[in-house]
Amino acid sequence: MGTMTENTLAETLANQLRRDILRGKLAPGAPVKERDHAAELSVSRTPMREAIRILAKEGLLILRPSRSPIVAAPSLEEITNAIDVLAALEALSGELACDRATEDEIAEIRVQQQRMAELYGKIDRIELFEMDMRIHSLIVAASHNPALQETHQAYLQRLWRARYLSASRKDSRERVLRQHGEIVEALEARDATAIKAAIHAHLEALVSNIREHFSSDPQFGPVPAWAEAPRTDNTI
Amino acid sequence: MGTMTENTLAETLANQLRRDILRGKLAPGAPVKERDHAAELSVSRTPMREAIRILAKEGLLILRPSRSPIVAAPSLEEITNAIDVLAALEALSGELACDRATEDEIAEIRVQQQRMAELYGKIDRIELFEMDMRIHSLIVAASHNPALQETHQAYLQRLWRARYLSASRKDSRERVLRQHGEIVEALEARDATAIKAAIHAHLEALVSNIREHFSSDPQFGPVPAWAEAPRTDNTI
DNA sequence: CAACGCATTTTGGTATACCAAATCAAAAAT
DNA sequence: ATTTTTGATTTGGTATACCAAAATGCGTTG
Repeated sequence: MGTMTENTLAETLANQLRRDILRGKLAPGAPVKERDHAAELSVSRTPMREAIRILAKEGLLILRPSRSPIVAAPSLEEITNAIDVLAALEALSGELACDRATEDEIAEIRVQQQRMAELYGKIDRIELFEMDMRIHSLIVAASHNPALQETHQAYLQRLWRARYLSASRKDSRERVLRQHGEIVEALEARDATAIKAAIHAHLEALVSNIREHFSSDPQFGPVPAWAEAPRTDNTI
Repeated sequence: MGTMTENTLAETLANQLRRDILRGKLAPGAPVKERDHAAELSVSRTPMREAIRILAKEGLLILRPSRSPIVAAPSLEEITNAIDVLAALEALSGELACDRATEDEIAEIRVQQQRMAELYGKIDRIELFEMDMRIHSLIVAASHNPALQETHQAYLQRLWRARYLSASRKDSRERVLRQHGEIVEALEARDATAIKAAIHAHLEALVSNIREHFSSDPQFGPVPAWAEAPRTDNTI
């Protein structure tokens, strides 16, 4: 991970497809025909096929036998299920981080959290959203458990769209800030119980936020064009 | 072969490769050259390549740029890390199962656990081991969270080899039985706190068991030939 | 007009051929 | 004898061609 040296064409295609999906350029439910997409980008079917498989494993595409893969259109229930898992992963991360994180790592997390608090209101929601994700990822990284980090990253991807839409609610942003503060404080105190509680609270708020969205717009329309490409250090 | 018709050649190859890896026919660290393996099985490189990617995503193979993929040889630390995640996933499963499992599901789990207790000593360790896995999977299934189930299954795969070797310790088997009993009792009482504790205890015992193995044989030699092919309803 | 059936087409699955980067080894230069 | 260079070979990455199953649409038939 880390730098973005895209080695193989398939990875490049996967990243590009992922962006298109997450940004809503490819609407949920839309078919992704490997032939057409490959032709459109002037590549052969082979790497495109591989890219599709990658995204399928990530849960962004649904593969069905002898039929075009389609962009996943997770129901509220599926999103909630995924968040439940995400919460468990982050809670474990927090717990582990409490006794494995270095002082430097904790300091860096605090810095990021403070930067987010300062810039709140001065930057657009997309940047704010990315800072949010970055803080979560940093906490997971502080767990010093690569497997956990990898799985967490996968769930973050899968939930990117839902989280993004939630982040655009103005009223939710203040709450996010406060809850991040609680999490970081617990980490600084290396209080495993407190950090687990804080993380669960944070993500349960996310669930209820998304639930509201669903009641108004059950399908989650495409992301407006002004939303620029996300960048998480990683794949996206 | 299995209960379900294997749809694509790539899946078949992936399953076969997985068996060979888990049974130790392909030793940890061994290279898996897509050309040779494809030729050996009289298939083309394309599906073999795809199979390799599948197993890589599962963590059983390690892909390195411009070099043969090799069979993963997880260190004790990596195994421990994976078990930490597994424990979190199962703890969540237990918690969810406590208020979502149907009475039938709980009854079925109890049946399996009792069957395992009865047959203990009468069947070989491989069958016993499979029953162990089945019970764990049933609990996860009772969480009614497909994403959780999928991720859990992936970790179970990744840890199959380590768990298998641990299961062959005679002294550990009685403990497993008792701990399973505790887990099922907690589930029957729908006591989330108790089931989480029981699951964590169970898996921490697994860690210490594996740790002992490692101190005597750091590389985990191949599985003896008499070990027949595992069968989990699923992929293996 | 509806239902069935056959042919066309679309789509994914598989095989094969070609290419470029990396490796290894042998030979040449110092 | 050691190092360097270079060419042969191995290996993964990509493109393309072919195949079979499934969907689709149209025409026939009741």
